[in-house]
Amino acid sequence: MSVGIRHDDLRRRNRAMVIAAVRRAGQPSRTEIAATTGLSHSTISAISSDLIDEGILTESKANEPAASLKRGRPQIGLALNPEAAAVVTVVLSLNFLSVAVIDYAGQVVAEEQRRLDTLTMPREQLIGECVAIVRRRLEDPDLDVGSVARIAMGIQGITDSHARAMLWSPITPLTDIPFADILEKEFAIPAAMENDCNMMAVALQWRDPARYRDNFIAILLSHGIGMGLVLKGELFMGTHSSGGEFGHMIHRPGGALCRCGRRGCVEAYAGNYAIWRSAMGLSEDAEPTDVGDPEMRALAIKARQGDGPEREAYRRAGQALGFGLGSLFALIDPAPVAMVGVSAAAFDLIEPALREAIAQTAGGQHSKSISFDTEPNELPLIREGCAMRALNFVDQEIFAPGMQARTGKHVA
Amino acid sequence: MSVGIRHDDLRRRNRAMVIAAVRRAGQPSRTEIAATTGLSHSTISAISSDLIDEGILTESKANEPAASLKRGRPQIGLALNPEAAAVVTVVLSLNFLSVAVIDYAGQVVAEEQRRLDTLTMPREQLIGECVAIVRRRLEDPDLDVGSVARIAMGIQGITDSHARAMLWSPITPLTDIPFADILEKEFAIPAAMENDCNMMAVALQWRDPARYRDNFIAILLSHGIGMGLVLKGELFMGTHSSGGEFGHMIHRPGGALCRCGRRGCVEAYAGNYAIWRSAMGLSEDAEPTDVGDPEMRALAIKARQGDGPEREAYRRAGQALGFGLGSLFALIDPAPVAMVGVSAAAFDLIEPALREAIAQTAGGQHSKSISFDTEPNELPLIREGCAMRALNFVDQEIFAPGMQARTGKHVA
DNA sequence: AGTATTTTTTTGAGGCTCGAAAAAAAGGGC
DNA sequence: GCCCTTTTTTTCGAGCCTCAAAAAAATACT
Repeated sequence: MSVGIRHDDLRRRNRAMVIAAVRRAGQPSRTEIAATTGLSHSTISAISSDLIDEGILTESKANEPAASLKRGRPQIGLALNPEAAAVVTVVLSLNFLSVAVIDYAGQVVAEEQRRLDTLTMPREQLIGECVAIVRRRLEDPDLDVGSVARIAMGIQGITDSHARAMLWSPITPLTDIPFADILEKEFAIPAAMENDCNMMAVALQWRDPARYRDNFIAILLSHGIGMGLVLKGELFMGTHSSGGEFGHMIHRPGGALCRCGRRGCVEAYAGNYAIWRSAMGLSEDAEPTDVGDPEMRALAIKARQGDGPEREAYRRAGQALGFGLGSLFALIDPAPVAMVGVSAAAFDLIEPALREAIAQTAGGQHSKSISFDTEPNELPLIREGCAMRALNFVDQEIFAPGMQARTGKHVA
Repeated sequence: MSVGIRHDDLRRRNRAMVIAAVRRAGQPSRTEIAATTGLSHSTISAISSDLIDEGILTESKANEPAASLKRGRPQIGLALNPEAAAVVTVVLSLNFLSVAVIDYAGQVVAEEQRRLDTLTMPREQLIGECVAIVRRRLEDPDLDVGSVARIAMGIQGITDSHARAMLWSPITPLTDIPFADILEKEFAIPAAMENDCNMMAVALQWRDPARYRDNFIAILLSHGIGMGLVLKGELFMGTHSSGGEFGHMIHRPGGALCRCGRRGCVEAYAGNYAIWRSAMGLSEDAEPTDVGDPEMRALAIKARQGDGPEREAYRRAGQALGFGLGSLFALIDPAPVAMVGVSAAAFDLIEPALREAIAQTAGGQHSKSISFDTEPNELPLIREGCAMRALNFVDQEIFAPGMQARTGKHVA
């Protein structure tokens, strides 16, 4: 039910807004913050004074030296205090686990990576590895453990809409692992379980806000096909699960066998295994197999060398993606698309058929104006997204909490 | 850019919230409002006192007599003052134009309907008819014209996302008619141009909030296939146009000819003309034709009588709708669906194939839990939706405006 | 050095919401 | 019939928050 706005919520929200403005802008002056938030100078002054007293922000005299040529009292840049808090990101992907500790200003202060056989690992061991790698980072004597305010874990696969559990993942036969609860209980630090493609979208929004602002799509072209969707500037998630199962939209009813067991999904034509299967001349009913990134890169090279089954496989992948995107664009209006993952490096092979297919769909009216970016490496994006997610949580929930007995307001 | 919350916004929003609570609950007491909004009694008392002074609300002593058995001071019901404002709804559909005047409490106080040949009518005449029918209602001596605060026009077809213009419609070859601007200029009353399926969704939310609250889908099965989508309790609209062109998702790449000129759209299998074409044994390439509601009803009767091309046509329609819904449910999670329009009356013929198709898609995991409602008559729904839309506009934009010099606060 | 310019802080006023207490309006019990 | 209890509504004072304007601060220009 919609609920009224309490008086104290106001300060809370405006605090969060100031923090967000500083995080976005880097080192804005109070005046800049006032301009972007629309609040008055006095309000900004009061709030930032509080935040500095609480150690959340710091004044950094060193504003851009170029600006010092201006007349008048020089602006004082406000920056996030790196020591105000820290967050931990955990990214679990196929046979690979990586952790990073990130300070409040967003700098990586420590990391650790580890190979493991996720496909065969039993439940307890997989959970154990994740907990252990976090524990090792937290036990680092250089780290002030008390300052770790959030753990964000990203995983390939479907998570629940409350960001608590992994429901299903291609990297393990295991299902329904409540990683967020497990980590929270283990370390007494608030945790979240995020979907990989959603984190990619968050990272893109952070990396290039000019291009990826209000509406855009991040598509992971890897073993499976995943999607992160941002609408009106917000991550779009399903009501129960992490959302957009773009890879499992139906491309051809009753068509090729998909890893999910159904037939005709987009992924059954555009996933790594599908491209491989098609290039090798195997049946569309052939059981999906794991194909490594080096093999896929070799396949792309072969496809570029001349017309043949390899090039045809990429063409079919492009067609499936194009019709899928076309249907998506029929529902939401066209938006910028980022292609991420190993097959994004072969996007030159995919794009022609993809554009042709889009042009045949409702979204195709603007097919020429739709632009694609490619990024072959998904892992850094996922980690960055987790970091931003976690930091935003700290910004909003820890440093601008619902009810807080704020102390020492007028320190004078 | 996200903007701070101003202090005066607070009262504005809480006013809007009180009005909304009264509109939803009928005749709530101040205590009930305080409970549902979470605001304090004193705030509610102050706001409702203002609203009564301004003639927006009225006290209606006559609370449910059943409640008078309770001890204590009896609650005073608050109701919307029907005379506080009025709105006009205009619904333009195939060969049919209807207008209604509705008071602030939501009661219809006047209406007029008119047949006209929308398909052949030239631009100026179509606009002229719409303006003229509104003018006749506004000239009604029984009506206090000054109180008309909003005109909401609903039309079958695509509108722009700002609710200003009709971009395209199946009921006329004309395109890009800025009806909202035209009506606004003509009558100096704020106007909006709404999409029919979106209004159906708004009406469903109002009629049965228990079932249609946060996430649901309204699908119009008529000449074309349209969709209204509500996510998180809000109408989902595209960034440029009115949104969900569900009917033009691709069902079979390169398949049957659609009215939109492309091939394989859901509509090319499930629209009236598609069912008719299929039942008559015509080619999938046959030019779409207009089929009247009586013919469609006759077709459904024939299909129920025995297996044959008619039944097969409905089966195919169900299959197309099922795969479309399945793809939609892959993107958003499954939600209740309302089928509206003449073919909703033949839903018994459509449902088996539809459910079978859904079960083959990603959304199919929950296919048994997905429930369908049917409503054969779309026009009342569209009008109701327009009325609610217009009234909500008055609630929020007129009676809780951004900046207002409120007068006579403490009348004592 | 003095003036101009721009940023930041301070101050006072006005509004809003909240909690507590008072007032109002019934029904119930004796 | 009168007083007490219960519940709703209003009133009142306090505490915050924001805003606008003025004051203070810091630097460039002349």
